[in-house]
Amino acid sequence: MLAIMSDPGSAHQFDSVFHRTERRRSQPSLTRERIVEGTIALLDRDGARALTMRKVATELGVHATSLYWYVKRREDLVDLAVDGILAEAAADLPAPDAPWDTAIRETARRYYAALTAHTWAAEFAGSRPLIGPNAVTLGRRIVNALHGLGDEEQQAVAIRAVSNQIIGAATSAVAMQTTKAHASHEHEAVMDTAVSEPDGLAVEHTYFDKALDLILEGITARHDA
Amino acid sequence: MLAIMSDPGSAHQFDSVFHRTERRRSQPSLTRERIVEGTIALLDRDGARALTMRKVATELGVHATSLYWYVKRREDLVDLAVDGILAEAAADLPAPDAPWDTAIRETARRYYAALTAHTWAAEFAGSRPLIGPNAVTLGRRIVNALHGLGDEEQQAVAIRAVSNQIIGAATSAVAMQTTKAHASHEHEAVMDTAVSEPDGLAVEHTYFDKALDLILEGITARHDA
DNA sequence: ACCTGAACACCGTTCAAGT
DNA sequence: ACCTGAACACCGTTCAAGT
Repeated sequence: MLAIMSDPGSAHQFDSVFHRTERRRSQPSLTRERIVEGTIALLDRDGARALTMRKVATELGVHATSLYWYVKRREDLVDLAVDGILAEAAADLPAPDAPWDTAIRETARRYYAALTAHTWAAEFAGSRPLIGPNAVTLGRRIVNALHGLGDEEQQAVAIRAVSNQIIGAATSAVAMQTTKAHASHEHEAVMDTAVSEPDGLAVEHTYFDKALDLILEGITARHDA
Repeated sequence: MLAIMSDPGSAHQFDSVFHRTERRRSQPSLTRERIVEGTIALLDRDGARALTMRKVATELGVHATSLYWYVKRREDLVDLAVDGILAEAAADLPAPDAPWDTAIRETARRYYAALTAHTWAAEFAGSRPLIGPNAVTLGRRIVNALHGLGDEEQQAVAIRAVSNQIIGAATSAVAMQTTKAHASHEHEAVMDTAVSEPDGLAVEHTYFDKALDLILEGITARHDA
C-alpha cells in the first residue's frame, strides 16, 4: 500500500525490516544485500511459491538458520525483495520541474512496470505494506507532483486515486496473466484470448496508461472548476 | 482481479474451484457449503495466517484429509471464502435502470466494503483472480453500467479504472490498518495517527468514495467531449 | 460415496554450540 | 560477530484402507 506516503511519520511506529539496522562485520560470507539478490534471483527463476528460507539459503550456499542473523522473519525477505525491484523504478525519476501530469504519468508507469516485470512482486505487493525506501521515493514523487493542486484533502484524494490504480492494475494484470498461463498448460487446444492476445501484459500496459489518463482528467476537471 | 469480467469466456479455460462440480451424497457430514462457512468463521476469528487445512478441519470436527473430497487444494478454500463474503455485496445490487454513475458508485462501494470488512479477504484478493460467481455478478453490474458510454475501448478503460480502484483501495486500506495495529502493539506510547484517526478504515472509506468520484468525473469529461 | 490414518516431504523458527 | 546443527512444532498432500 502506498497510502503511507501521505503520512511518512507513522512509518516509524511499525516493526519492519526497514527500521532495523543491519549488523555486520569485516568480511562476512553473507550480507543483507547478498541475501536480497539471492532472493530476487530465486523468485525470478522459480516464482513466489519457491520463497522459503531453506531455498534462499541453498541459493546462497549457507544454512537456513544463518539468514536469521540478517533478517527477523521470512516476511522480511518479501519486503526487501519487493523494494529491491522497485529500485529500477525509483532511480531516474522525472525532474522536479517537470509538468505535474507528465511527472505522475512517468512515475506511475515506472512503478507499474517494475511490479509487473516481476510477477511475484505484484502478488506480494497486494498483501504487504509498501513502505521500503524505494517505495517511499516513488510515493514522494507523486505527492510532490500533486502539491499545490487543490487543498490538502483534494491532494489526499488524488494521491490515493493514483496509488490505488498502480497497485490494483499491477495485481490484476499479473493475476490475469497467471490465469491464462494455467489455462494454456491444462488445455492443449488453446483457443481463448491467450492466442489473440500474444502478450497480455503489454496490452494491459497500454490500458494502464489510459486508465491513468482518466484519473488525470478527473483531477484536471476538478482543479479547473 | 476483476479484469476477467470484460472477457467472461476465458474463465472457462482456467482450472478453478468454480468450474469443478461438487460431489455429494444424501447425508454427508461435510458439504462444500459447510466448509466455506467454517473457513470464513476461522478467518474472521483468527486471521489470514490461520488458514490451514488442519485448522479448518478441526473447526468442522473432521480430519484434514477429508476436505480433499470436496476441494482440490488449499487455494480453493481461499477462493471460496473470498467469493463467499462477496455474497453480501452481490445481493441487492442497484436496479438495472439506475443512472450509470450511481450504479457504479453503489456497486463499487459494496464491493470495497465487503473486502475491507473481512481484512483477510482484501489480503487474498490481491493475489488471487476474482472469478467466483459473486465477483462475476459484481463485475457484470459495473460493465452494464458503463455499457453505451463511448466505444468499446473507452468502456474497457473505464472498467479497468474502476476495478483497479476497488482492489487497490481495499488492499491499501487493509495493509495500512494492519500496519497501525502492529504499531499499537509494539509501542506502548501510541502517539501517531492511529490516535487522531480512531477508525482508519472509516476514514479510508470516505476517501474511497471521493477517489471514485474523481474517476467518474474523468469518464464524464471524456464522454461529454 | 465418503471419511480415516498413516505417511511423505516439506515448512519457519529457536537456541545452544561452535569458531 | 557470525554460522552451524539439532530440534520443535508445524505444514499440504497422497493414498490405501475402512465403512
